[in-house]
Parts: sequence; structure tokens; C-alpha cells
Amino acid sequence: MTPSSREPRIRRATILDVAAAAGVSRQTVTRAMNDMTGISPATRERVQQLAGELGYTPSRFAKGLVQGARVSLGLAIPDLTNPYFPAFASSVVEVASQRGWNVVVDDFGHGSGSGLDAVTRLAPQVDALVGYLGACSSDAQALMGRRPVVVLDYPSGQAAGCISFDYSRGARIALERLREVGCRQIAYLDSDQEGRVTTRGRAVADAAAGAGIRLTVRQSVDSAAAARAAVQSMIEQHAGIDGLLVFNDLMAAGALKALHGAGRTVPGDCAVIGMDGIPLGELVTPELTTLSLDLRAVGRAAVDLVDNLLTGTVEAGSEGAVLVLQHKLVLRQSA
Amino acid sequence: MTPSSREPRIRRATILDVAAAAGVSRQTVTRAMNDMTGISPATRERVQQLAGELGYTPSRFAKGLVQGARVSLGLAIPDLTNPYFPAFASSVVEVASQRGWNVVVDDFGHGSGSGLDAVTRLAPQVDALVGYLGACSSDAQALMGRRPVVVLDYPSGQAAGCISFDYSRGARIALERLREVGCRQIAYLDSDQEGRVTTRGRAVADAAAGAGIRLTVRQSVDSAAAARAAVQSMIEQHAGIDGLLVFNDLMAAGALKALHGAGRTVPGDCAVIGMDGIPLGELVTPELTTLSLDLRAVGRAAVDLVDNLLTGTVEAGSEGAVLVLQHKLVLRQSA
DNA sequence: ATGCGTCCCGTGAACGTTCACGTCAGGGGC
DNA sequence: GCCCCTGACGTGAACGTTCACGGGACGCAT
Repeated sequence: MTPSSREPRIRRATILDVAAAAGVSRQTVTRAMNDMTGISPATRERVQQLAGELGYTPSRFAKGLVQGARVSLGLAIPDLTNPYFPAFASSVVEVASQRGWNVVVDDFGHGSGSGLDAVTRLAPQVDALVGYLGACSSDAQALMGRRPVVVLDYPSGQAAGCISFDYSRGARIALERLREVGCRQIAYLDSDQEGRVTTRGRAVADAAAGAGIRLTVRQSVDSAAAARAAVQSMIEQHAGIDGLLVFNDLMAAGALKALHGAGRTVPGDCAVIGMDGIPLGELVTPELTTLSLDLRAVGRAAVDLVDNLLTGTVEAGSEGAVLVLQHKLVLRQSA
Repeated sequence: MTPSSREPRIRRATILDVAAAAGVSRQTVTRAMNDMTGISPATRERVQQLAGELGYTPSRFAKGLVQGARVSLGLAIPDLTNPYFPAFASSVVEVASQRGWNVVVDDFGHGSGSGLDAVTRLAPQVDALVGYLGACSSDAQALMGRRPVVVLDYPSGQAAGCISFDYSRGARIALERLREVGCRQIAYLDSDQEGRVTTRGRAVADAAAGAGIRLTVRQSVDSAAAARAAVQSMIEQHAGIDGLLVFNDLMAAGALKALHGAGRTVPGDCAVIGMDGIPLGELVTPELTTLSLDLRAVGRAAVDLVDNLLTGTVEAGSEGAVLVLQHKLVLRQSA
């Protein structure tokens, strides 16, 4: 938040210093540094040598100013500690790198302030923004002006673009599965996002209603520890619960801990299904059945959408700027 | 790797467009946009309004050029999919944000090429570089010229700064613990980094020798699945192994899977100790005893070191540019 | 009237590159 | 001798801001 008062001075020599040292002009130095033609090998060599000695590094600002920007993409992540987000970030970074873009990451997990803080830090530095911005989405678009903002998993609202997931279908499939394995009393553990019901929460509730299921719902903070505590208290109050759908895999891992701690077997006494499909799901015991997302595809979709918005191929806020991706139910041991 | 041929055009209006539209000068627009004094509220309002309508966003390049750079820090991560690295990245991002720096992340896990590729992408964009660069460290410093490079967990070599960990002490403590809980035949599972023995591997071997332990060593790729396979084959060959120290927690999680699959109880039949202390360790069954690192402290140390190198408080390559951090043995269920 | 101070606002210069030219020397063909 | 070409290098301009000034209008006291 508060930048340190002493600002490190960081620029060293300029192109003119190198030119003077080599007894040539700016342009010749440029030619040497960028491996262009129209310079003799001897001069090139000498200039590069001198540049090294003087510690000359071309100013990215001057370069960017004259050459037109290389795209730099802001990535706003709620919490890098939650394994879902690095998985997502990794795919965004990969796809962006392939395009020659670079990615400026900010997370607003801990001491790093709110989502709005992160966007405020990011906005002056980037040409486009991607992130799980939730309620900050419209503030983000305001701060970014005309530059594209692609929001994930949140109704598009003000944002230029939006990538969301078909939780209705996912929830239906997951609940079906729980019924199939014999669950009679099903619960859903939602993430507590400032008291509001999440998109996922609503979809699960609707799917349950549609299937004639009386659902027990509980909320907790999005962490394994909190989920563990929540499930612990939930099964104390509702001893008959034998099927559990969870907001995401991290919280599902916490739920497994709670069930294990209470002496219940999974899936014998209680089947569990998570969402997201992160690698963690294969490491817990029992391995987690989950509504899996193809995270590579999500990252690619987000970056593609940004590209299309940038080039004008897709218009901000238009129908084409909203993508809906599907889950796949991955069956493992827990349900 | 290969930038897309069609480069999105991204800059919109300039300050002059806004000035013309408002019928004022550049400087007045600057004053309005940056909330400076010396402008009437009415004008400020009008200019801001117009700026919004025109989609004007100040060029970060022009700004950077004239104001002197805000520090931007490159962060090179081998694999964001390995939960250790996001934990580390998160702490770097947090500390850097507090300083008002921004962080450009690149990972070289999958399609993203080698570490050298990542550094090549990063070098022109940043004022300093931090990362787990391993063998690329000296190439990185070469590409960065005089700008500071801080390397983690690798002998400093050419790099300006270096943060390493006291594996000798850590290994001693871990092996001690395994002896304490009654292990007679101890194995170490190392990460396979291009066939070479890792710093950790050497430290563990030395500590074992010092304690008179005959160590079985095995290598595998740094992933849970690979570690699982490696341990599986290891216990087939060496049935008597009853204590296992593992390169990191992720691989340790794979090891637990393998032992479980082979019908061995942990810690009853075989005790397991991991390294790193990532949150994952608490989610697996049994919970993982581990040589834990305070990742917040690591991130802070790295960023502090960069700052000191940038300001010249610490000289590149000097003694003060090498920090050694200590592990803490966190006892949980697995040993 | 003169002087002085304040509030708004505008103008030249500078930041460090690259782009699009221009120049100059030498060489070869007729 | 003349022309043109090519290779090696230099020069003005431009990119879009902010900084350090400078200046006019107005109010108020002398």
C-alpha cells in the first residue's frame, strides 16, 4: 500500500552514453543492440562490448513509447494460496506468453488489500485486465476505461467480457451422481462471500429443487480449515447427512478431514463431491470426485477473449463477449 | 513463444485529444487527471468527464519515461502447478505491492519453454529479477546486465544476490527425528534435476554420513505422480525401508500415496518427512511432518535483498548479498 | 494609480528510443 | 569521365507525458 519513501534509482547509462563511448551515433548503437543490418561486424562487436561494460539497458519506456506497446495483461487473483488460482494463473501466463504478452500479477489475499486496491495498482500498468474480480468488476471496468476487462465467474455487469461456468448443468449432474450412489440426505457447503449467495449456491439450490431434493446448505470461508470446522458443526446438527457437495476442491478437502475426524467413512457413510478439478483432489484420501474444469481451456478462453476485445473482433459487452464453459464430472473415490 | 502476427492496436486518445476537446492545454489535463492543485473544480470535472468519454488512458510509457520508473520486478517460477511456488509467489507479490512495485510473473512449466526463455521474455521488461532459476542463473544475470538478479536455492554463482537454505542443519534435524521414532533403514527421495544431485541431496547425504546412516537414495521428477511411482518401485526393491525423507511436500504426498497403495501404514510401517511446509501437508492423510520454511520470510528476504541491491546498500556478489534461512521441523502425524 | 499576492492556466523543454530519411565514400560498368 | 549502386553511418522528428517556468486576470491594500 504505502510505497517506501526512498525510491531506488534504477536507470544507468543511456544510449547516448554508449554512443559517446564508442564514438558513434545513437542509431549505430541501436543497430548494434537490436542486431539490425547496416553496421559492420567490427563496430557491432565494439558497441556491444561497451554497452556491457557501461551496464546499458534500453529503457523499456522509451522503447514502448516509440514502438507502440507490447500488450501487457493484468491478472487479478483473489488468493494465490488457494490452489485453484495458481492453476488458473499458470494457464493464463502460458497462453499469454505464447502471444508475446507479458502478465502482471497481483493478488489481494492477505496484507495486499481488497480487490479494488489490486485493480487500482494494476490499472495504470496494463492494457487489459483478467481476473476473478467478483463484486469489484464494475469498479475495475471504470478504472480501466475503454480497455478490456474480462471477469471470471461473475455476471458480466459492467465488464467488457465475461467467462462463466454452467453451474446449473454441473449441479444437476453432481446431484444425480449423489443420488445414484444412494444418498438420501444431501448437503451443500457454499463459500461465504460477504454473506451473499454465490452463483454456484443458487445453481445448486435450483438443481436440488428441480430434482425434488431437500438440501441442507451451509456457508464457510473459502479455506480448508474453515470448511473443516463448518462441516464438523454441520454433521453434529444434521447427523443423517450422507451426501455432500462442496463449493470447491479445497473446501472439499477440509470436509474430508472433518468427516474423517468424526469417524465417518467416505464414501460409505457420506459421499463427497467437490468442484474445480485441481490436482489436490488426487492427493487427498479418499481421492476426490469432482466437477472438473479444464483449466487450460479457461485460461485460453480468457486470453482469447481479451485479444478479440483488443482487436475489436468482439465488441465489449456484446453477446459474443460472454462465454459459458462446461464442467466434467470426474469420478474418483469419494462419490 | 511466437507472438501472434496481428498485433492488437491498443492506444486510444492522447492527452492532446482531451485537451483539444476541452479547449484547454495539456498541462491542465494533467492537473485534472492527477488531482493536482492549480485548477478550478469546474474545469477539473469537465476534463475528467471528457477523458472518460474519449476513453483516454495516460500512456504508462510516456509517464515512466518522464517520471523515472516505478520499479517492476520480474518473478521467474519453474512451475506454478507445484504448490510450493504459488505460496512463494504470493509472498513476493505481497511484499512488492507494499513497496509500490509491481510484479511481472513468468513460469516455464509446460508449453512456456525453458527457464532461459522465461528470463529472455522478462529481461527487457523489468528492473530486477527474482526466481528459482537453477542452472539458468548466470545466463539470467548476463541478460539483465547490471540490474540485480536474486536467485533462490542455488549457489549464487554469477547472480547478484542469493537466498539459500541451510539444508545441512535441516537434514540433520530430520534424520534425527526419523531415528527418534525408531527408523532403522532410511531412504531419501530426491528431485531429478537433469541428472544432477541437488543441493538438498548433497546435504542429506552428508548428514546421513555424519550420523552413520546408510542411506538409500532415489530420484524422481518433481511431481506427486512421479514420486508415487518412484516410491512404489523403491519399496519393492528395498522392502525394509521404514523411514523416508522427501525432497519436498508435493513429492512426499505422492510418497504417502505409494505407501498406502502398498498397504504400509504411516508412520507405523514407515515414517515420512517432507520439506517446505506448504499447506498441502495438512490436507493429506496422515498429515505430513515437514521441514518447514517460513514462506512469508523468504519472500520478504528476496524483495528486501533486491531493494538493497537496487539502492546500492548491498553490493552485488558481496557477502551481504547471500542470505541463509533456516528450516523448522513441524511435527504432524507422518513422523 | 501602483504594488503585491493568488488563482488559473499555458508554453518550452526534457525523458530515451526508434523511424525515415540523408550523407558520404568507395567500387564497378560503360 | 560519368552514372548508379551499395555499405556504413549520422540527423531531424516523433512517440505522450510531466516539470519548471511564465503570464494574465482579478482582488485588495497602500
